[in-house]
This record gives sequence, structure tokens and C-alpha cells, in this order.
Amino acid sequence: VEFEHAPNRLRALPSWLLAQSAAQANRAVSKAVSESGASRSHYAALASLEEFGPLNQAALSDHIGLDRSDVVRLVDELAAAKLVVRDPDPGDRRRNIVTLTTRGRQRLAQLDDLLAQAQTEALDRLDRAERVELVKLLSRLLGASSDPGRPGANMG
Amino acid sequence: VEFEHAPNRLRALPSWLLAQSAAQANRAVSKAVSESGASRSHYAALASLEEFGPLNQAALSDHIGLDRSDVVRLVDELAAAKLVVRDPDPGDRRRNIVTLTTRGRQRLAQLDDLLAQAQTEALDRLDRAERVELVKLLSRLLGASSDPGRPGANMG
DNA sequence: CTCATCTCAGCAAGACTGAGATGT
DNA sequence: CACATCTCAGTCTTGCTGAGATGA
Repeated sequence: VEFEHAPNRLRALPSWLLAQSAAQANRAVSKAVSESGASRSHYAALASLEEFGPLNQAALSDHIGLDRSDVVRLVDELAAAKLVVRDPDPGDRRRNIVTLTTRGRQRLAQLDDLLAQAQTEALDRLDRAERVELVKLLSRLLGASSDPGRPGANMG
Repeated sequence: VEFEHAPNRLRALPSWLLAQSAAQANRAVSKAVSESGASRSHYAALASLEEFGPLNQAALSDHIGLDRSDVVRLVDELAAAKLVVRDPDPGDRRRNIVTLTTRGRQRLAQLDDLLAQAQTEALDRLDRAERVELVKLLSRLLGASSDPGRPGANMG
């Protein structure tokens, strides 16, 4: 789905506006993040491990919304880059416990910066008040009852 | 990308909120539209033909933001359902001119109804004023300078 | 011959499914 | 045994790419 000279019937649909806006933001984010060889999934995984501590792969799957099959490959990549380590759980050896390394923590901080920059780039047509309002509306739309972690903190 | 118990780092990103909102709206739209055997592309094509009149496939590709290769298959499907006809352009026989049929026009009207219903469903957490505000912000975000076809007309 | 248009085959990324291996 | 976790192979969808056919 692209921008283009779409018919007015489409332009009038909120769902279309959301799709276009999301695609635009996604391009900015992908561009920023992929320049460092990472992806959205990488960031989501590192962020989850930073916030919740070591996780098994099933839990990681829940946090990042990625299928369990694909978490296998994701962790392969992260482990190959030494950003995480994958060890068998001594208490239940069916499980692999994924743990953030120091290097992974550094990479996360780096990605935070890239992401923050991508956000301001993607939203540069809106002023600060409008960005706050947009975040508020989207949060309500998604069913957030209250402030889920200082919206605006990453908006420059 | 799904909802889930995502880390706060993700929840704070406007791009993530947009992606989630768009995915949610897309589910509602896909569900509504696919029940009648159609898709977003079908609707976009029918809407373009209704607004701009008969188009060749390259022009159609521009209007609906779909790759030219894929327009071939899309027009195949629409023609098989008798919603459009594909005729060689008598003035330039390299071109196929795609024209909306009466049946296609009826289908478009039917899809309009389904889409309008899906919009209200997707946005039901927002009241009327908030929906108008959201549409305004998204339009600005996408670079719309002014009112592109009465936003709100399909919002119930 | 060069160029535009359409058609087709195939690739690549993402999300998913099903079966098997390992361990409880 | 049933069950959970991880792994692997393969499918499906979407967007794209490249080559060929037709015709200007």
C-alpha cells in the first residue's frame, strides 16, 4: 500500500489513513534500524530482556508478538552477534533461557537513539502538541486506560 | 506484529502505536470486506475506476499503489467476477483499458457500506470528536494541506 | 531499433502450521 | 503415558524484480 494519487473514497477512510501513516513511520524506522544491521524484532527482543530480565523463548514470543518458530531464528541471530546468550534452564532443561549481555545492552542504547531520531523524522509534519495529542488518541484507540510509560519520552 | 504484553520501550514509540492501530483497523476492514469475497485492492481498484473513469493498467497501478505485475492478477480476478471488463485500447493496442461494469458499480456500493461499518467498529473506543481529531492529525501527518474529500463522511 | 505496456515466472521477507526431538 | 518446549521444514501471502511478448 503506497501513497500515490489514491481515490477520494480511500482517502476518506480512517483505516486507510492509519495504514499510510503506519507505513510511512515504518519506513523511517526500518531505514534507521537496518543501517545498524538490526530489525524491529531485534529491538523488541532486546527491550523485553532489558525490562523483564532473562526469559525463555516462549515468554519472549509473547512479549514481542512473534511466532515461537521464528523466535528460534531471532535468538540465533542475536546470539551470533553476542547480544544475548542462550542457555538451558537448569531447573527445566526443556527450556532455553535467553539473557541480555553487556554488549546487547549497549546495542539497545544505540538502537534507542536511532529509534528516537526516526520518530521525529516520521512525525516532523506535526508540532509537539500535535504529537502528544496523536499519541493520546492512538493509546485510547488501542484500549490503554492510562499513561503506559510516559508517551512522548521518545519523541524528541 | 501483535498487541501482547509488549515492553514499555515499544509502547512509548509513536511508530509502534501507529502500527498496532493500523493492524487493528486492518483486521476489522479485512474481516468485513473478505466476507463478500473481496479485498482492499479490489475496493481500491473499483473506487479508482468509479472516480477517474476507464483506466489502463499502468494508471490503475498508480492510483491503487500496487505493483504493475500484480495489477495483472487483480484485473484477472475482477474481470472473472464481471466487475470490470478489460479491452485493448483501440488507439494504442499495447494498452488494456479497464472499465467498471454496472455490476462492479453495485459491488462498490455494497463495499462502501461494509467499509463504513468496519470503520465505526475499528474506532469504537473513540467518540465522534476524537475521531475527527484523529483524522485531522493523520491527514496532516501524511502531508495533506486541506480537506481531501470530507473526512468523517464514512465514520458513521 | 528503441521504447512502452502488459504478462509471466520467480525471489524475498513475514507470519503461520505441522511434525519431530527432547525433557518433565 | 500426556504434556510442554524448542527446533526444523515447509506453506502462504505480499511486494518486488527480471525477462519476454506485443505493439507504437
